[in-house]
Amino acid sequence: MDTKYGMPARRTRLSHAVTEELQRQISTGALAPGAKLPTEQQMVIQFGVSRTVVREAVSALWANGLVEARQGSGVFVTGSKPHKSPGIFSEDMASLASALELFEVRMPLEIEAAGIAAMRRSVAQELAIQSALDHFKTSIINNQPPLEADLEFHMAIAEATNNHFYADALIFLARRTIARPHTSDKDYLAAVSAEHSRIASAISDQNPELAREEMRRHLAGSIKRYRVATLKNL
Amino acid sequence: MDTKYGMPARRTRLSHAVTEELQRQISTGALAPGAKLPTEQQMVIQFGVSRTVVREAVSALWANGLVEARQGSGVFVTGSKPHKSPGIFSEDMASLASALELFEVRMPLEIEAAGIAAMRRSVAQELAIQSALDHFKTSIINNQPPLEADLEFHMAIAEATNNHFYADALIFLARRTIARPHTSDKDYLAAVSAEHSRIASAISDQNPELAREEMRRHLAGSIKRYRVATLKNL
DNA sequence: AATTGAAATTCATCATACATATTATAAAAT
DNA sequence: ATTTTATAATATGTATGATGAATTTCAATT
Repeated sequence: MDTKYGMPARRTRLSHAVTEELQRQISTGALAPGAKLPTEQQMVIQFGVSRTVVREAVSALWANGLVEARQGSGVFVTGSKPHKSPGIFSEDMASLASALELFEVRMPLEIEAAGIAAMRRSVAQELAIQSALDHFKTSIINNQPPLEADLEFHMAIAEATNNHFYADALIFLARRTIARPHTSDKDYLAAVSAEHSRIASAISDQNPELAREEMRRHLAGSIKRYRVATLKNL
Repeated sequence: MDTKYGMPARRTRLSHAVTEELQRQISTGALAPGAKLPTEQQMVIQFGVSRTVVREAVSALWANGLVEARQGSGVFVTGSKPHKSPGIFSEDMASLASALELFEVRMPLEIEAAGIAAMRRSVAQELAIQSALDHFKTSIINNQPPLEADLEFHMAIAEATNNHFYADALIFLARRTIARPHTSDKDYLAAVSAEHSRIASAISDQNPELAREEMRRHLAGSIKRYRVATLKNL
């Protein structure tokens, strides 16, 4: 008989228990972003398990982008910026079709996020969005790939919803994106920058409807630009 | 000097490389859902690394819900159903506020998914939705918690979009949900079931606007019911 | 043909050792 | 005294062997 795939997995793994406990501490803020986890040895004692179990638990946290290990130094809780924690899912999406599918999912999410951000954003969050805007422009001037700045802008909006699930979902989706075809076309980048500015203005003005509309236009434009840029590279 | 949090992580970890290779094979379908991964020993030979590395890589895959290990049997690629693969993120959301935030994110996502499903669903997917509907009703009759059947329904719609990112995002968000307050209130469950039916009908009729509207109403109702049920339990 | 039960397989965990990167400390040089 | 350099201590990364627990395989028995 061939191997069947069914029946649930058995009892709890120790590593799962450790993973969940650490995840709990991170989500409750007991382990804030930037904080250093206990050393493996300390966790071995603290949880009463072997180092193998601790390391597998940390590996699970890493896969979800929650921590980042630095040899010789320690394991640290990552901030909200996903830039430096690729986790898994970095090499998906070989095809244009997948990229467009991703945009399709991002669209309703980010449109709604823009609307909510326009209603709830604090002054500090407004400034964070503005800062991301500036970074984007600086990247263009310095001829640097503006991908990080672009992500920073969208993340800043997600965080301005004051609902961390928006940012979480966006990070999750962003992880699945591989490097988009980079263009240094000034017109292209200027158009993106202008769209960003309009979104930011609508959020600053606390105009949810306009923020939604501008975000919708921006993402629709991104899709179109992405198609063109990708097809050019063939 | 105190411990600083900066500077990117160094060279590649072996476990990361193995994780990415396995992830690639899964995403390309070389390892299809239900398929059994090579045994640890085989992977040790295949990748030329230690068991430690292999196990940490598998742990990372598990954390993202991609695989499920069964002691004595093997490690299997999970299907699209997240039911039996909790991964990490199972004990979040202690508060009502978090639950409502989660609904807020699910709403735009699922409304759009319903609309797209109404446009793209295949006959098989239409039947899968209908099947989930039946499971929900059966659960009610048998006095079983209909949580799984509820998730099955929403997942069936996400899959009917023919855009796997919808299902992925939904699974990701569902992972963060802890057991909602279970009610065996027949009226409550009948109301949910009726709403499900109307959504399913709109999708069957290929009426995107109606599907969106019914999904919006359903989720809004769920939020209201969730509030009431939670407050009752205090 | 069905059941039982031992053996082989496979993941789960533990313990130990060594490698490598970082940080802390002390020595040395200026 | 301050800076530099070398050394030691610390922490993660990897490898290996051993044992436990759950599952599967398969032959023996009924």
